[in-house]
Amino acid sequence: MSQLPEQFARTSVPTSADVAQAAGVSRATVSYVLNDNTTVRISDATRRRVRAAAFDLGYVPHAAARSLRAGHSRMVLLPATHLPAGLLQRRFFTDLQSDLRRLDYTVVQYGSAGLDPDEAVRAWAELRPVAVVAPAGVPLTPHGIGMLTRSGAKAVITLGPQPVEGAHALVLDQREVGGSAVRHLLSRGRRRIGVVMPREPGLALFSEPRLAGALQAAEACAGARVRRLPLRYEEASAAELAARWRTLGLDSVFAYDDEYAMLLMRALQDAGVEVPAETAVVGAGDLMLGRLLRPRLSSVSMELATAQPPAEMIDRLVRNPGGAPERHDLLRARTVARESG
Amino acid sequence: MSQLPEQFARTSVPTSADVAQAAGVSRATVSYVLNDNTTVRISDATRRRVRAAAFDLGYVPHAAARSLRAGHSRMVLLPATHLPAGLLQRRFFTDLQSDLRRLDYTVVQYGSAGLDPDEAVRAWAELRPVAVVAPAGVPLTPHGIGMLTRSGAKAVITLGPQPVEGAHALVLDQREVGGSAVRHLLSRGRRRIGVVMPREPGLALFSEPRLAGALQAAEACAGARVRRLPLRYEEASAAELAARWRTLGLDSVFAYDDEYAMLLMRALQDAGVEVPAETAVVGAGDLMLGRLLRPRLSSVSMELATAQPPAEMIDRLVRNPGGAPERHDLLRARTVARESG
DNA sequence: TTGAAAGCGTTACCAT
DNA sequence: ATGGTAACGCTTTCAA
Repeated sequence: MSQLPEQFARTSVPTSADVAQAAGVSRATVSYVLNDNTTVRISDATRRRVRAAAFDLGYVPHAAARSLRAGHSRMVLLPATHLPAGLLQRRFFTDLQSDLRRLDYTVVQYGSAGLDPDEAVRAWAELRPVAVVAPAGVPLTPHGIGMLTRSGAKAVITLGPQPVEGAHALVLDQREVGGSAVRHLLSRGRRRIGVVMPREPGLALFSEPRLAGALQAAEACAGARVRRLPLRYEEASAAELAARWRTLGLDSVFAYDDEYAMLLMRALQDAGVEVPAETAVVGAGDLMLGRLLRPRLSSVSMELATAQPPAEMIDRLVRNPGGAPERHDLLRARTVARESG
Repeated sequence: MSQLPEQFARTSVPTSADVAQAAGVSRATVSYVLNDNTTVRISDATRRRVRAAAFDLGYVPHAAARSLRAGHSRMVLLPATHLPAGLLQRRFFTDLQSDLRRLDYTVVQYGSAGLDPDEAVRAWAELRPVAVVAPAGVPLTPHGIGMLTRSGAKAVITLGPQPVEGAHALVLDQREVGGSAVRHLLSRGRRRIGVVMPREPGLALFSEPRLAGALQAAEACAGARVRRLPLRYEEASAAELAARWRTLGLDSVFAYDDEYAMLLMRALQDAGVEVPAETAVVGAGDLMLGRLLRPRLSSVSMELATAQPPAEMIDRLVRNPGGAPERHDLLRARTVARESG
């Protein structure tokens, strides 16, 4: 049964018809056997013949043909950003991916770098995904959500600092990060607080909400002042800021994240500004690296708290579409006090 | 022309047949117009009618149906690893993605976390990609390559420390990294060289070749000795290693990468071992962070040198399949001397 | 227990 | 210049 009836079969990709011919049965029987269809009885001998033929030919079903026939796919699309994903987001995606696989979805990341918003959404829609999970930084508009929905997506979900009208939202509210840092600094008696704002494009998506949270937290305390400090991720930029530090009259700084904090803290120390005596420094992300500095870096630790695992939420929304947009806050922030402030 | 002829059309995903009906033409004409087919003449009035109908209905072509009909896709599949991708690899993928898009390929990342090698390859083959670019860490065997080829992949390319039999290879030869670091240390008169080996699973793929390169470089120098130093990415593990440092009799260490180098250097300093006087430390990756340490971290700087852009290579292999496996070395390593060694 | 046939959305060929 | 029709690979209903 492992002979090739036609030489031609070797040159082209084997189809279920080839398997049927090799096994001496009909295409329907092949489908029944390979999909373990239980509504129909097939003899064990036939089953074995079909499986052997499929194996011999190296037959692999054609996903596009299958989902075309089925009228729907089980593809969950994750449009990828050009933004450097943080550790937190990478872990989130890794977990989401394996959880969704367990629920029998196919997870596909689709890079949209260099497409304008309309082209991008159109490209996603062509793939007819059953659900779309769009991280911050992808250009998803209410119009785009409509296009995805009309092309069959049962659930469109945003993941990021703020929801988008018409889609479900897994909200990572960055305001909590700035808020936690500032409340921590206030509790330590600091009042004139700088907030580092990365000049790198794209990060504004995160830094602006962090600043907003910082401002909001400062309002709770009379006499507290918050000031923006634009900074490029370069030694020269940090040195320049440190050189005029004393003219700013600040007693503390929330440095956007641990990497900017390291950069700034080093520049401050080099400029003779004592940390934390003269200026307290707080980062965010709680990287291992911050613990290796002297003084050890205080940092806002973030984690994702999910009542229901995101994969299950997606599955639920897919099975039961059309409900009102859901919104879930995932980000929990907590400042870990170390030596720098 | 924006009226809906049937209410039914609103509830389901519009097809080219719906567009044809709305525009009062045949499906063929719709296809001609929307694909700008030049071999056939269509009146401008008809063209406008068709386009307007497509727009009104929100028609988006169905990629699966299209590639089923065409008999081939233009999908380039990038199986994703569970491994944390380095900066270098992320940049590589970002560039590859936009370059391939310019050549009109669709790039899809497919997460295979939690699948065994056979399942994974089968899942990839079901998608009928025209090319597969497999980074290190995905379980691609010669058998898997055969399965992909038989299911229509015109090019299978590995990206990583070593080639796989039967596939084209973009080789990132990590031996050069260890070699460059050790040659640097030797030139500074160091002879008893430790090499940090991360205990984290998965990193062995990179650390073992780096060690091999280090050993090879040391052979060129009589009296040079190289010793493995297993280390977990944790402060406790580094402290333990630092505590027994002097019993090891080493005068220098290549610390796998900048992060492990920072961890170890801090632990050494805390244990009273002077850097670089007593022990020289070299990292790899040339991260900004290393420049912020005191002493500033010496590091192996890596870059990808490509004679032909990888996207063009893939395009060439796809258009002209069946050639002998190609192999290209991409990684160039060069040690940047700073203060730590 | 098995086979024939229809149909998913597209495009290419051959008529009109 | 435009329209009918067949075919891509697969699943499923119905009939034998």
